[in-house]
Amino acid sequence: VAERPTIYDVARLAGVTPSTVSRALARPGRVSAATAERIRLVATELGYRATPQARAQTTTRTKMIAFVIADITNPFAFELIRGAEHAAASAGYITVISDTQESVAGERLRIDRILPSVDGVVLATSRMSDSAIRMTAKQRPTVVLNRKIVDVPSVVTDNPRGMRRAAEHLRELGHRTITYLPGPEASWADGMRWRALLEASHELDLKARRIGPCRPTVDAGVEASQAVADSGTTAVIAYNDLLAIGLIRGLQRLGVRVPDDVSVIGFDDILISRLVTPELTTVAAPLRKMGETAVQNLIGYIGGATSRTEAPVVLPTRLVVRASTTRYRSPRSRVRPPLS
Amino acid sequence: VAERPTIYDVARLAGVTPSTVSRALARPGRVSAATAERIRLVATELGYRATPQARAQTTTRTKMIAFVIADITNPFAFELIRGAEHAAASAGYITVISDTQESVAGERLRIDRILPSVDGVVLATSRMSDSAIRMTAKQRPTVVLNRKIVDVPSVVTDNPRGMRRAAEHLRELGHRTITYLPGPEASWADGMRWRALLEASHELDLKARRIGPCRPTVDAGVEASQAVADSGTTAVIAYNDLLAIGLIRGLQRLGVRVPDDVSVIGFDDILISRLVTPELTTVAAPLRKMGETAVQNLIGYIGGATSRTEAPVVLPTRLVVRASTTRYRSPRSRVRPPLS
DNA sequence: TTGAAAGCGCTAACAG
DNA sequence: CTGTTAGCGCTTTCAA
Repeated sequence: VAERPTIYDVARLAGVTPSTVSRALARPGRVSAATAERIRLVATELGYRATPQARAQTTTRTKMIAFVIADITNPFAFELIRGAEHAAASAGYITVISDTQESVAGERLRIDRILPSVDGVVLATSRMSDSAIRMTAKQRPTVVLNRKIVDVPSVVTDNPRGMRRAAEHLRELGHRTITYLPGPEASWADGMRWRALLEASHELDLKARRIGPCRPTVDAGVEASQAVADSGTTAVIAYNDLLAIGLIRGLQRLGVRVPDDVSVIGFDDILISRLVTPELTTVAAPLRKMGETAVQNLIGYIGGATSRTEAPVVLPTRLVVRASTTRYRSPRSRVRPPLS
Repeated sequence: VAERPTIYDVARLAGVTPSTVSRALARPGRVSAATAERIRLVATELGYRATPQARAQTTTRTKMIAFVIADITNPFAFELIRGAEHAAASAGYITVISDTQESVAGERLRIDRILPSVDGVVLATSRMSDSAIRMTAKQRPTVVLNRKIVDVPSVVTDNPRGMRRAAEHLRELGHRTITYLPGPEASWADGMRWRALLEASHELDLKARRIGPCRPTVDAGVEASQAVADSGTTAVIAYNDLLAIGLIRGLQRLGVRVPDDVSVIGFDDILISRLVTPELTTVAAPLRKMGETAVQNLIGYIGGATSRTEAPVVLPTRLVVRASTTRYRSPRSRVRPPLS
């Protein structure tokens, strides 16, 4: 309702032209010290700050970056965001976050709307097609998180290694068959993980199977628990922690004990995983670092930097053994409540 | 790097002037059906979409709203965001989220940068001063969540009622002294809750005391647990669920059983509260609804609507009794591990 | 129904 | 060092 001061207001009060004001504020060196000082005074007096969006029209520099994520509800997003935010802040950028709610159309829409006012974009867990992403990448510097796309810089975690460690862990505990509880089919990481499990199983002489796909949520985990229980498996690796936690809850309700009857491993190591009972064994991703790295690289590209042909940055994972996995015991009869 | 099509491109290809294109896309009625159709065709063909930020220069209508939150890491934020997002979407708006990381300066900065490209702002859990918020409210329609400010529309929950219910619940269980574990001092809700507890205690003939303040995090809850254990209290109400959960963890580690030795109640009813052991008794806030209401009202104001003098919208809370509270038993000697 | 012109707030290129 | 000019992409008068 009230007007914010424009560069013209400042110019008038400082007795100079707008261009001088602009210079004084952006490149102080190119203006006489006295004038610059006077302008700065008037500016702070009026509370003037350049409108980044108007500025962007000519410079494409808003000092803002967009962080687009499919599901902000996933705690997985937290650390990512915090990392991004941190890296952005230390470079003088601010981050705007957009939640696409797992919708491709929504993602497109939001990106379109936001793009013009940011200098670059981090696409975390994008659900768009590779070509759509490349499209975006042509309009503004773009970094993709958790996914590999030709010609678009990306940051991923070492899924194969993580899955391998998880499988080894279960094998050491005596398990011989592993069930994978997959995430959404559109997820790049999901494909990677399943493939990695197949390979690891082969090399370690394990049997792998899958029950799914599932949405990457607690509820979906609960829903999947019946099928998992029925399958008589003794070890499951879930697409992510949320799913794993849901599964554990579901199993417990069915009278299946975790880890005594079934060992469960998740992916990500989100905060909650340390809070549930039993505490979750999980393949920890360096979430925060991922966010940071993505933004640092992005800002590099914005700063005119390097070629886009670079290989993806691969960040290491780490198996965190907690209480949801234990030694194999041959399946025993399990108490199950009557179906409701 | 590549250029997105401008209105000029569309105009040229459609054989009309930019102004006609603009009209055709915004107010189709004011353009001949044939021309409009042709323009629309070219536009979709080219994938043209008006740059909201450029448009905003003349209209102040970007169909975007900003959702500013102090700590996106708090699961409390989720449902709020989802609610907001939902209400925004159904009105054709998109939401950009900004995490201020509990910093006043950060909040100012972000708001300043983002304001010019949005039609309105929801300030959730703002840490800024009332006057600073009023300032913002003068520049763009603003709705405040979880806080009351004269002349600024707001949406709050019925803290007094919720606290009252919590106190009643504990009283019914036989507790006579209640310890409040406060949140950040800058939090408006915290003040409300403590005051409400004092009142309720008075009326219900309970003793109330407080140990704090604390950051509203799990870690802070863990840290507070020693003091709580030492105090010998049998019932505590925490500022929010995160704090409550941390407290429970901490107490458990100290050998204090929850709820057997100490009953704990939280605020908010975030997702995790159902996932921890014991499941948390909590004062549930209609988080989603809050987000929705805030945005609906905001959009109302954007649409030129009502006077700002309205009283805050107060949404009801609800006590959700789960497993972290139980009947009072006189304190017994508690096992404590030696100090490390 | 359509075009021409002016301007939103800001910056950059080009004189002085 | 500073002013002038032009223009970013879009919309909105004002005429035609």
